[in-house]
Amino acid sequence: MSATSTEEVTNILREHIMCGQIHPGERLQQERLARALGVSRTPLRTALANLANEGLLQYEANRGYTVRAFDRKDIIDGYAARAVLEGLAASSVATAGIDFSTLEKMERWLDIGDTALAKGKLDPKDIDAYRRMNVCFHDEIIARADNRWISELVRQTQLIPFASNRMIVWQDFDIMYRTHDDHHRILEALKRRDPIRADYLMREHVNFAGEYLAQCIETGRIITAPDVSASTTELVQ
Amino acid sequence: MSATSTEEVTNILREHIMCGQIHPGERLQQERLARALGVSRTPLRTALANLANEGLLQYEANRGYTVRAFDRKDIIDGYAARAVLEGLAASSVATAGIDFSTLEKMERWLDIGDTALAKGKLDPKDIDAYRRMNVCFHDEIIARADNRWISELVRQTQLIPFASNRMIVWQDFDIMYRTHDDHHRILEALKRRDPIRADYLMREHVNFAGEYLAQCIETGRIITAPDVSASTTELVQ
DNA sequence: GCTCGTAAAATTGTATCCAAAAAGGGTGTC
DNA sequence: GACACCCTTTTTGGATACAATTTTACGAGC
Repeated sequence: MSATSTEEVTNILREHIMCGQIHPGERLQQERLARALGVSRTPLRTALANLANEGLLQYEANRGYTVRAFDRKDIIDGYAARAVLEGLAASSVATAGIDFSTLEKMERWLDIGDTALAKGKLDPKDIDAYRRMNVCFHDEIIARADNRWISELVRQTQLIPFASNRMIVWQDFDIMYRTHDDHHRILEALKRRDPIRADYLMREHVNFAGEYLAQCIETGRIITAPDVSASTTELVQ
Repeated sequence: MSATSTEEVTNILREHIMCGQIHPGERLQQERLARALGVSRTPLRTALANLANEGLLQYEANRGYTVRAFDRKDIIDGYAARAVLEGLAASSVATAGIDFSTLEKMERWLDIGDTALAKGKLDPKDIDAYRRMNVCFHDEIIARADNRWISELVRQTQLIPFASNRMIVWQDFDIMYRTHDDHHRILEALKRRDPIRADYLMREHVNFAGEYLAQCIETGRIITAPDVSASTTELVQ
């Protein structure tokens, strides 16, 4: 793929920030960063502007960009917003109904979690498969809701370093068990075309994840997915 | 205020697009636009990138920026997303409780609508005051919810040309009457600290506005606020 | 010793210039 | 006459140069 430098730089920087390789509060000096990335300041500045618009960076006129810091409240609040949006998505899908092939696909996804949990303990490679499955499950519902605002707004709430379901790994068997049971119930509600139940199940599901995550962060029990944090070069010395 | 050219250009262009002075689908040629605005292409390009991130423009690599077109579904969907977010805001405020001075302030705002509606017909200058009051009312609840995601995400859903409550003028007495009754009920729910009622009242209030607006657009009954569309110079010839 | 002011250095914002890609036009061929 | 190909023009992306603002450092004054 031959994208523009701006896009490349945007993606690289986003990943670095999401993985915490550039620390919150840190100032991003343009010339230094541009040199480190092997581009001029022009595409870098566009990339910085993009990331500031996404909420990952903070911008102050004539004072440059700094990495935004997220505290416990930000994470809880983000999940709260995401909860109502994904609840709306689930409720929309339940109302519209879900076609058979999609249903079958999602049931196969749930099987992944079932077999992993059937072992009675958490296998590392199962965990990663579960994480990817979880992302697919949520994304599928959001996509089926067919509301571009939901997709876009949920995407934004995921742009918190260490706080995305794309990165976080469930380490606690009981939590994963409970969470996966939610998945089953949500799909059941979609199947039965029960928008109210789909809504409150999804809301609770997401809110619970937020609470759990915030707790994990406070106790320092955070593990990120290996394939996300990998393949990144060092930018700051 | 001596902001940067980039910020000025961003604001000017946003206003032009929101007011429909630059038509959907229209391509924004950088050099021409830069000349029209009296700046070089550099700040203009940053401004375009910002607006694309906000969702007002569409960007394609090496092919430039075009004004995004919004159809009926986009508007309904945007209001649906905004509805659950503002519902969450209202519910949060109801849960946390609302202090006396804020309550008093909001009740004074509602008086504005009451006196306007007491006349039994819609006076043009009352309408504008009502529009501003309505914005304040919603913004206040969002601000009191103290969740930066809600503020930011709701702001984004407002970025649809001709579809923001900041621009739209209620022309129908009955609609305004019903809408303002919602305001009273919502404030009552906040006062009584009833988050569930606050939530569903606000959701219905916003969803209804979306439905009504979409209907108005289809029948061509759209009037924008005078102070928003004014004070803008022509950019395209 | 501290504060304030001023000047130098560093950093960001803007303008201009060059390169690359896309759009437009014309000619040739089938 | 229609389509394809190539060349020119236009437009966008990126690099560099310059201007404006902020930060920092130093010294005078209290």
